[in-house]
Amino acid sequence: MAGEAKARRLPRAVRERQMVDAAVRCFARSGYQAASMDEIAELAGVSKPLVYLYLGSKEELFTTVIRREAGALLRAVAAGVGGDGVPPDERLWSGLLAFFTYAAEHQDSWVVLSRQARTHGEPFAGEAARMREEIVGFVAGLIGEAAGEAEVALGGRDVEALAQALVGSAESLAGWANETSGVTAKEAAETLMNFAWAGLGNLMKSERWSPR
Amino acid sequence: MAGEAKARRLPRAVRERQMVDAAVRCFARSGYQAASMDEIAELAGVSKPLVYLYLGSKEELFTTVIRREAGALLRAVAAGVGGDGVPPDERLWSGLLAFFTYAAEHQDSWVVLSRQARTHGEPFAGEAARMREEIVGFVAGLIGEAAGEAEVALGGRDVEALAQALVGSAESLAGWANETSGVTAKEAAETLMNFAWAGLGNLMKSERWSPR
Amino acid sequence: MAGEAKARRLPRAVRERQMVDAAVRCFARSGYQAASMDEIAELAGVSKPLVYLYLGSKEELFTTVIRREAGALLRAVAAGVGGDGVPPDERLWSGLLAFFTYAAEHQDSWVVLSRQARTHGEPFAGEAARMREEIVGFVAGLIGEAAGEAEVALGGRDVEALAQALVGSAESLAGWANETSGVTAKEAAETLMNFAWAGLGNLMKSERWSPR
Amino acid sequence: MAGEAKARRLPRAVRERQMVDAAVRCFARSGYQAASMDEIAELAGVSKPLVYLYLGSKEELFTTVIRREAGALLRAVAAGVGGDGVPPDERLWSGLLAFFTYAAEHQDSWVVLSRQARTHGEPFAGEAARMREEIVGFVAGLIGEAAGEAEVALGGRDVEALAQALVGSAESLAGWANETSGVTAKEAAETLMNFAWAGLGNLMKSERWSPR
DNA sequence: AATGAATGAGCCTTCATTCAT
DNA sequence: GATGAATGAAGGCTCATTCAT
Repeated sequence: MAGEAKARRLPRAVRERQMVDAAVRCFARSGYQAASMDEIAELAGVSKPLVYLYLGSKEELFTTVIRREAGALLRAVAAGVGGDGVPPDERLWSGLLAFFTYAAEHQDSWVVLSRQARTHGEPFAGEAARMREEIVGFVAGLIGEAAGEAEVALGGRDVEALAQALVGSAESLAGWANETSGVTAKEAAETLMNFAWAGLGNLMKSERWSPR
Repeated sequence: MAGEAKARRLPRAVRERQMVDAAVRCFARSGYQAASMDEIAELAGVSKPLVYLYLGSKEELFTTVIRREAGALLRAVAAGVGGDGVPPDERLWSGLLAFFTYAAEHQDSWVVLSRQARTHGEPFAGEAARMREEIVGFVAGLIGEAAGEAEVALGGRDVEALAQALVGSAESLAGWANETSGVTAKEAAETLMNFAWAGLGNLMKSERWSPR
Repeated sequence: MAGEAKARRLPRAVRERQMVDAAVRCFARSGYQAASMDEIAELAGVSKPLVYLYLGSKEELFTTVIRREAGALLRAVAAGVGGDGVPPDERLWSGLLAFFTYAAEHQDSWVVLSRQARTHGEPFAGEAARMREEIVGFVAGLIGEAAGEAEVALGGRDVEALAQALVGSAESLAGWANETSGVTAKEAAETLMNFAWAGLGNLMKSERWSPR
Repeated sequence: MAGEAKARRLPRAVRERQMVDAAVRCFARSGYQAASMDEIAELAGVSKPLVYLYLGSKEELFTTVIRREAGALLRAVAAGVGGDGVPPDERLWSGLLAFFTYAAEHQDSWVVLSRQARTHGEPFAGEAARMREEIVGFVAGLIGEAAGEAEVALGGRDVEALAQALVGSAESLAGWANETSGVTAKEAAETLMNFAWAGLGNLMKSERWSPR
């Protein structure tokens, strides 16, 4: 009578996790539209109505996915950046390391956050933008801090623009590292520190490059 | 009597342009899947069968769009980068300026190339990747050239990684500039030159940042 | 209260039968191309997606129809032809009777097998050809057997040709009987036995017709 | 200025023939529905509107095709059957020979008449039925004549049924001969004469087969 | 807690057919 | 005599979503 391999009647929290895990994978592989609820339910090992019962709708499910993964990424980066009492370059370094590590160890999650969520309109793009802004905020904080220490005057928009540039290069390197065999998170972080911090270091000494 | 007298019976080349223009707009706004052929035909001011007659299928249409827009962007950037006889930092500067100008003046095109094409699987992602690699190649060439002049030894993978970082920051800044009112292409290019070239400048002096 | 209370939520097997039944009717009346899936679904009393869910595609559905009906016809004829120990003319007679009875009682099925399946290209024609070859094989077997008993030498190709002729006349008579009121299966079978067996009988006596 | 390979400005009759020829081929290969007007126009080497200008509509075109080919087949068979003063078996022989020869030499025509026209509903089936009835009429006439000579009483329905059987076996043998390499029209006609006339001969001698 | 059965709505695609030159 | 340009209409297929158990 018993003995069925498939575990049934699991507690709701466990089932939900399975479903959201499956959804992350499917959305990462196929994209929001191409991923079907059938596919997700099958990968989660449950029937489709159960997905609807627990997660609402496809849109709600994707939103749930984005929120959960964004939270995980933010927590990882925040832990890497650490708190006060540490010089900003050290904190940037460990933040980048945490970021590249997350992107490498949770590739589906990273694909969903960096591509799918930003490409499929509202409300997903907004959700992803909110997360990205938090990360840009971290970086902007560090840049502002460093500028303060170096007693260099940087406008808010300048800081914002530099943070956008740094975050963009991190995103690009993360994708490249994930697609290129043999590139570790540490190497990616080192490249970016060399590229960015050294450049920022010059900025701090008011050595600016200018056209002509 | 005159006015918008809905021009009919246009030559094929004109109609095709109208359709591809409409497709660029629709794919940029809605993405590949969400954009409907009805929508595109209506925006182009023709019936759906004509779109199929001239452009084949939705997939072929999207491919055509990507190729056309990628070609335009590449030509713009290549013209900006220019030829030999000019120092690499000058060439990077004018290349970036051309790039940010293109991204600002053809926002739909840029959205299609930077987001939609990369997010909707093969064969589109491959098409977009090919274009991006050309741009990365431009940048890598400039970095390699600069390293040569400064007599600094940089491994191929280092150059590639730095180019990926620089291109990523350009992409990020382009998106930010397009979403943020009052940021011009020139400002974006200046920010990036400060961020990147100054950093690269230090690298050329072998002043590397290292962990701990 | 009772009456045609549109039965809903039927088990899959029942629904599938209803659909295939409806498909037989539609394909017989309109042909493969002209029959629409909407039409079939409506006649089956279900929605179109259910047809696709259970039967796959129009092509698969038509193949399913052909296979099911061919199987039924073959079983009927095989039962009629019977086994050894009975003289070949008796077996031909009861086989023909079974055939004309089937064609009269399942006219849609017969139309699908004899016309639609053979007229709409591969893979349907092949499926129908396979069935027809089995029937031709039955007949060829009987003819060969009779030739053996009569100690007449008939080449394999002669037997095949005679079987083709006999099967063709049966097909023709079946169509004519179905279109002509008052012609029973028994009469059709008698006509054919008179036409064919008597002629074959002469052949057994080596009385061949020859020109001039 | 001149010199274009494609002959243009042909007289209407020639153009029409080209189109109907092309239509015969297309309808034979693809069937009525699957054959497209584009395909036919292209094979005829003209533009689509010209087909409509000359032949009306797809339905009219198919009807034209059936009528033209049916006429050709009937003329061939009628010429074969010949007139009075010749014994009925000789006339059947030469009629069958003419028929098998036509079917072998105009295979597309034969496919259209025997399959496509009969399978695609009204008004085509009626057109094809009319032609077939004429052929059945020829055969019925010969059978009736032979019965008269032999002073055997055959009911009208019996004659009709026998004619249907004979025509069906001819159709079947024609298809088989066309698909089987090495079977000539003469061989097919001989097989059928042996199969049919010998049997009918017995009938003439009032030797009937009966069950049990 | 969980699912088999079922559908409304929409999209891609094709084709016969016509218009204006 | 002949055609490039253009479309209304319809059909195959899929998918998110719900009902009844």
